[in-house]
Amino acid sequence: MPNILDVAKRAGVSPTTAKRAIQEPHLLRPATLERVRQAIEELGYEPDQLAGSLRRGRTRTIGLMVGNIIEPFFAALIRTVAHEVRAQGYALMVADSEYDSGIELENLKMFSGQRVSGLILRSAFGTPNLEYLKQMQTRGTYILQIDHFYPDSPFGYVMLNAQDCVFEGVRYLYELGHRRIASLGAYHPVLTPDERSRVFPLALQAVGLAPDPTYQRPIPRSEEAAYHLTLELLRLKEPPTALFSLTGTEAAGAFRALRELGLRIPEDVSLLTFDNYSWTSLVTPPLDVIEQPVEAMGQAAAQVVLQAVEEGPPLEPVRMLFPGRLIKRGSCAPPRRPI
Amino acid sequence: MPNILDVAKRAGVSPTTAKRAIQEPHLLRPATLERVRQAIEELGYEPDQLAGSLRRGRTRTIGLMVGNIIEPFFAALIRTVAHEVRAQGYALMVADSEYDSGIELENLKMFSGQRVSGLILRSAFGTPNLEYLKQMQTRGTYILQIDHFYPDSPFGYVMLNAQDCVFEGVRYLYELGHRRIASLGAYHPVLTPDERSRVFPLALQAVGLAPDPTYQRPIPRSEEAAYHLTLELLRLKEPPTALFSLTGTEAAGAFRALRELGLRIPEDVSLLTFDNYSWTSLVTPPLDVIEQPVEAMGQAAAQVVLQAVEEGPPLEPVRMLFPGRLIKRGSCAPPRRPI
DNA sequence: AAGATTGATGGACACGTGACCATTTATGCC
DNA sequence: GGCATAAATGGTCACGTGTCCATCAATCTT
Repeated sequence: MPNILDVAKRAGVSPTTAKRAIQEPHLLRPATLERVRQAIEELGYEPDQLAGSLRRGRTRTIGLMVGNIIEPFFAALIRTVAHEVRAQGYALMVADSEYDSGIELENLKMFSGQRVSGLILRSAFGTPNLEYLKQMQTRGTYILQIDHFYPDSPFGYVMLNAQDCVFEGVRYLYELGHRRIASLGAYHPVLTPDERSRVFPLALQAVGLAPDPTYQRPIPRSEEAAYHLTLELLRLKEPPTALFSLTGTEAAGAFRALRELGLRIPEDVSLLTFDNYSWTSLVTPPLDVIEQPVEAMGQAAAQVVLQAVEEGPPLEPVRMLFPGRLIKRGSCAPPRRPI
Repeated sequence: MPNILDVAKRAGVSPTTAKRAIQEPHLLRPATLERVRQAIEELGYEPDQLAGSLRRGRTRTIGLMVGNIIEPFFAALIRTVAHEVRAQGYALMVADSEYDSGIELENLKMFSGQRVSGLILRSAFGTPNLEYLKQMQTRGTYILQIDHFYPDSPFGYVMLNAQDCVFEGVRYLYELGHRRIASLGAYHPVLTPDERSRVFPLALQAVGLAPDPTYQRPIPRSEEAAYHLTLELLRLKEPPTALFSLTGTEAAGAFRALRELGLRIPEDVSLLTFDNYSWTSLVTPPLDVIEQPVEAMGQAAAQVVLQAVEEGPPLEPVRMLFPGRLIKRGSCAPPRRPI
């Protein structure tokens, strides 16, 4: 693999001059520049980012860790971030925590060993790796949370305005006449300490409903778990008349369960979900969804991190909230027997 | 950021000894080992992979470039590969070519600059970057193609046995009585030089059918394009009675178009598609699919690349074919008016 | 007990680059 | 034409590690 010394030798200049042909070409005489450029061309020289990073004390690498790559929300996020990051000459390292803080820690160590300059993190559930993250930050890695943040987070975050969305969703169902509304999955300080499930009972109270404790069952954020929970909820003596799925992944499980139970949407049960996934408009009936501006969030996150890495962290910690958008397609309707 | 010298100093040993505590602990006296370990613990030392890679002449980094991260096939692939790779202490760099060979080249250059040791590539369409890839290989990057390979590829590949799958799919539709079968998208040497569309006419011939030229229209592999193509095909004077979608992404477009046209599946049109995406079993009717063993392929690819990187490339280029599985759910049935 | 062998530990250097400072060459000015 | 100034170019070293070889201590052999 040719290096800058080979280029310099072939062009008959010093290594310093050769390097300038790449980084500060305006400092070179056109003739010299041309000679170096030709040498680079002939040798197929490409700067070694490793050596450069080592010397510079800073890599051109960003880490992105999500909960589950297969969820379209995260897939879209990765894609957007990968795009933004590459446009600035950075590389993107990707990891998947499976929402498990143990796996998360292992991946953090890997990122740390690779000396990523910035980290975009969708934190896992379980015991937070706060200490480790703080240490990474102390050592110069800029850390930005996305989609979820620790209470009193010392890091910036880019988030959906979950509170507004949940309130709007609940109000929507309430105004259709629903009084027995269940969310798929309830708040749990360790298992699922996410904002959406935390806020859901408050949203019920805001419209004057008392949260039904029999509906409040924490589950992992998976299609499978949502499937089973839906079966359970609708076999209760007083089943909910409307389901509010807090993630698109869970909506698939709920939909599957409702079909198996022979329940019609929206005649028997209304279904509302977060995430405007492609399939939600293909099923019968198409689902009412709360769409997240994924691309905008991904772009924002990437730009914040890149700027922090290049020009130093912002004085004020970044706190960005993005609005969701309720799209009505017909999976929510007044309950058959309003109470 | 503490380095191995700091560790050595704190433990009162030489840097060499300190390093051995990490890499060859059996060479150290237990007492020494313990002292070094404690120093590592206290300082929170983590080896710098950059410096190590530079000295070693080989990184612990694998590059993965796919056509479109958002397609669940690729998302699953990334997830599996990320998992395998991390288990061996490697980091994964991910890029998305958008199936565009220009973007692919840019990403390849980034990977090359980062000195990835191995590369798993779902090559883009358009002018292949063969020269550049060969150069990367010459310089020590092990390259493995996945899901698609160049004719006479100088690289190993991990693939679905597309030929068998297409033949089986066509035979299935034929035996149901279909004589007017269209694939979504036809072979095109530059736009879509993929094996599935190349083989499709041969599969028709194998059951004694003559490929209908009016059906053969190359399209990009997108939901949007498939949507429009489906509209066009079914407005022909002699529309196909069965559609064979060559990717799961395109199936979504076809499904949408059929619904808009008010055509019932399978009564009016049969629909068969590659990829057992989650939504295909949620729609009405659930779709007949040809499932790819994505996890197995991802694992195989990762293991091949990691082994090649650690122990040198295999003598024989890797050529792995994985079988698909036809799952019948009810979206294919005999045509109403068999010809 | 002296040499031979093994077990532990240490020292020097190179990987390719970027930062910094030094030096040479061209240009402007009177 | 000589000097000041700007424009171009060059030289040296450190980033943190892994490799290679050297050294020193401990144990074994006869």
